[in-house]
Amino acid sequence: MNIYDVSEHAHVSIATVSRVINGNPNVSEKTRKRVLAVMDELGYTPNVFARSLGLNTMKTIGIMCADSSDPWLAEAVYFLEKQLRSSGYDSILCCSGYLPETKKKYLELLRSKRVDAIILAGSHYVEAREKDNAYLLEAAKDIPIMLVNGCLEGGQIYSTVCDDQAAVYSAAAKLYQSGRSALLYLYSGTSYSNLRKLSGYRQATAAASLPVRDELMVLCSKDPDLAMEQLKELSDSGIKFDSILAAEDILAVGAVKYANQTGISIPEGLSIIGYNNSILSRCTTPEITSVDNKVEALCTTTVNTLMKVLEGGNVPAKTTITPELIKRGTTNF
Amino acid sequence: MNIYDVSEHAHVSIATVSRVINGNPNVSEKTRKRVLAVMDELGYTPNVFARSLGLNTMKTIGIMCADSSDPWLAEAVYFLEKQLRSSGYDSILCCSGYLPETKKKYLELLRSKRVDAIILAGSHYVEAREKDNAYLLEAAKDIPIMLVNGCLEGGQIYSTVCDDQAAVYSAAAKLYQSGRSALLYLYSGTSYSNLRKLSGYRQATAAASLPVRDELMVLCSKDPDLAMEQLKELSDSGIKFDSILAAEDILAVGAVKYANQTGISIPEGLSIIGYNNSILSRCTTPEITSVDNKVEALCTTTVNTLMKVLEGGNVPAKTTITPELIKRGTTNF
DNA sequence: TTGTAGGCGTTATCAC
DNA sequence: GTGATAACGCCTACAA
Repeated sequence: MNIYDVSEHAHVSIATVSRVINGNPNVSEKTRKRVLAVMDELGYTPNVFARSLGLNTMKTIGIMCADSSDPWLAEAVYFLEKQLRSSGYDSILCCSGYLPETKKKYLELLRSKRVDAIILAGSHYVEAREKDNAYLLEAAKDIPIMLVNGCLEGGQIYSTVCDDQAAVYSAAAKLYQSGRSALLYLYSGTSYSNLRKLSGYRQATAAASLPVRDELMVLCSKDPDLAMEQLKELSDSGIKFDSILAAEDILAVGAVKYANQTGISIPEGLSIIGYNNSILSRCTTPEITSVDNKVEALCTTTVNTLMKVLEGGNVPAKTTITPELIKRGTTNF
Repeated sequence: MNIYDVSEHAHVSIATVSRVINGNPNVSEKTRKRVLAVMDELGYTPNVFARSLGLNTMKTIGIMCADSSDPWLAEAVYFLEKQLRSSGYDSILCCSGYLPETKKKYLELLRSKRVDAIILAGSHYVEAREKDNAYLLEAAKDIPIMLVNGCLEGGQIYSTVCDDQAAVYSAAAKLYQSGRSALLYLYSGTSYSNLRKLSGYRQATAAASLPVRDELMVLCSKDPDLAMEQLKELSDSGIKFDSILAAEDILAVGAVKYANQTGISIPEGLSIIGYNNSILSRCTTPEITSVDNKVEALCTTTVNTLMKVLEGGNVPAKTTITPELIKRGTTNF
């Protein structure tokens, strides 16, 4: 069942069938109808492989993320796929894990599939050391590379980021303004995004004329129970804190559990702010005040930018989205 | 940069280059090395489009799910993609939503991309009315259709399911054995899987010589707060219950919130069991006893079965995985 | 408005 | 072991 079968049955040439398929206006209404009828009758579908070969594109975008089961990344993948599909593109998903070697390997793999562009979702793709990002710059020579919540400069690289630093700064400032003075900062990694957040915490602390103390910046487990235990140990070791700002909701969940288990009242005895405004922030009692970093807006913007790039339009290399603090029961402002 | 360039530089025919690419043994070691060297030097990568055209396959599987941001489905997509990739297949993701028309539309769309098979993740693809599944049977005439946690009989349809009915039965039975007599069942939909679960609840209740009461089977919102409000209303309206079995963890979270807000002790005043053993079950205080329905095993099995099918092997049309009850703080057994 | 023919880059079937 | 050559199914000048 191919274009020749259709052309025979409709008594036209394959060129005419092709024109009908592609909506070329140079076909008489009568012919078009006949061809369409035959295609319908025969249940004909154009062969995408042949089409791809001729056009040298499959209208497919590669979506890479470290782990699509991570709640934030799962949402990102969802919105990206949705937006891409509504723009007429398919999505090839590729979970690369967190290791630099596998990231690189999978990027090459996607490239070898001749996708039209690659979207890197999440802040795990920009490494601190410049040379570790060289492979991205190299790939961007051939196809557009889109970063979702990561930032890198280079040829065809386009970044859409949420201003994490400003968000953390503002959240920390709010806690200080509400009378807190010992703000514990919990984080879980050292990606670009994490470093920016940490920097926001430092700046807000300094701006509040408070000392930036190393023991108040804690690398914390992403398991709520382990996080809780860690906080107990911290407290037992004599470190005092009256508020917690977490780089991810899951860490804030650990903080709520810590307070609940040790009988500390929230928010009076301990104020807590999470990050991502995920479903996790609404599963605890009380619910967690959290920074919404606008996954949907990030993803929609990324795809829209990409579409402009693919159309040959001129677009900015970096777009910044403003996050928003969602107030719930773990803060008293 | 194509096979002709390589053949020229290596002073061989394109046939030989092709043989080298495909690991055909009928090439002398000397020639193979020379060709490989040239390919490396030229940075040659075979064109997948041309290859697909010739072989009539792209080694790509379509993964459909209703909503890849749903935690359970997100995990499923993750494990499926991982396992497929390790088997040498790409994954085209397609989020179909929950509406029958769009599910059908997207399945057709995937088919038109000539994927080698389609995996339907989640229990939302098998409708109660037989005629609503006709399109799946139709599609299964052309390519293998794999159901993850759904069950349907027909040509090339292969189902891998977790025995939800038995799991719910066993969980309910445990609650009754521990002395509970008014078990409220919360569910959130009427998919195949949901109906099976409900049936498990009914059976366990009957087996415990208790009346199966309609007012104790409640269709519940997936928002934890709305669920909590619903439970309050239920209680206010005079309905008594001493335990809750939820068809999804998120509903159980609502139950925990309800107890916490109304001062009911857990598990003494109210025992709660969730379903899915998701991260949500570990975010509340106390943590939620939950049924683990083995997403990873489900997905790995599905892909392994698919690989056998694609190799032409003989495989069972249905595989059942046994779930497991993970005991935590919301039950006292 | 329609048809013809060449090209896209492989794989596979023959010969040699 | 190697090479020529015909598919694979479509798109697109160019011709008519």
